[in-house]
Amino acid sequence: MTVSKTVEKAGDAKGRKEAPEVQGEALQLGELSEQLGYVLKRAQLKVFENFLRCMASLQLTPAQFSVLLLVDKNPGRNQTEIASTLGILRPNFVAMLDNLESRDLCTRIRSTNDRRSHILVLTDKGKAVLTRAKKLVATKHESRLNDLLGQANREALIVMLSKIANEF
Amino acid sequence: MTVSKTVEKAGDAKGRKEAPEVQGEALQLGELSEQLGYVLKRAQLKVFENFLRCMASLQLTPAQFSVLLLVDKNPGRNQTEIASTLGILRPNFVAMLDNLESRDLCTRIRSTNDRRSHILVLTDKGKAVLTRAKKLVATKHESRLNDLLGQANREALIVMLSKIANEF
DNA sequence: TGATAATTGTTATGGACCATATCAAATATC
DNA sequence: GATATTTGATATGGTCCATAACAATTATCA
Repeated sequence: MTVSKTVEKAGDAKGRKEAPEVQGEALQLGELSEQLGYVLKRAQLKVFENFLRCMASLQLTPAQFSVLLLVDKNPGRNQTEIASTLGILRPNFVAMLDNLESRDLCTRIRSTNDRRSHILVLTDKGKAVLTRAKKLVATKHESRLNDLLGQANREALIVMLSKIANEF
Repeated sequence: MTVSKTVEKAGDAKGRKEAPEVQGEALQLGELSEQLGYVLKRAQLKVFENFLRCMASLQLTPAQFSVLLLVDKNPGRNQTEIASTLGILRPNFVAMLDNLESRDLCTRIRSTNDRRSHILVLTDKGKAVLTRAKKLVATKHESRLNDLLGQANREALIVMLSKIANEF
């Protein structure tokens, strides 16, 4: 395909700025492809997209998976503790838990120490689902990074991203 | 919907599951800290946050900056072309352009070849703002990655993220 | 040629996610 | 015991993202 710069008609000059017009060719990303934020965002979207595909059978979003992981690793914690370490605001965590509880994956238990708070615990079904989810993530999701980058690079990537997340 | 209001008293375990209750200590992230999606998302949020701080004087979001960069690098393209290469849906691109145009950074020019389309061009002010923005990004934003990771690692990171964005 | 299809920018709209203010109940503080 | 703080929850608004639909224009092709 050939670039055809169109000569604009001379008659329509209303003091309008004339722009060179291009067709068909692929756009030049230019410096965009080296902008950290740009490439980071696009990578994140791709990874989430793939995560959702891998988890289609369990119907778990990345955020829901992180809640199950964290509750399982930290039994006996309340909503604010779990939510805040995940960067989720308490009001927004309510609907999330309603969802998980309605699917019998997680339970709110009123604490006997502090009857304001709700202790979070995974149900048996929740634990089973989490186990299956971990396997899916390992075999279908994370393994794909190894294929793409190699083991060493994959680990280096995680380390660098963690550093950015914690120290930037 | 109201849940059983405070009917249970302390001490009566009526078939209620008792959860071990913990207080005060920091939560264990566990496998979460090695989940690609988790660390990727948190890093992205931090980077965007820092970007906005650096650009406060110019009032440019990452998305707006990317539009200016792309229009500058590809003069004579129309809205759909610019939007699609940025992953922005055309309907959502309209308000974005309205904003940039109202600030006199970008202009829509009706094409004489195809009178359906609007050719996008940066205004003089838009070019000036972009130049200043690039400088701010380089000196205040991207440089921080070098300080944190080192030049070589920074480049390796961008390469890996691009690979994920394009091939995952 | 003329009828039909496709494209462009746009509007309207709904969903998902995020942030703030506010509330009642329970607890902490003084 | 009066006041302040914490916890879960509701209401609400903003932003981003996705789809449907429309008028104007252009492409297709019978």
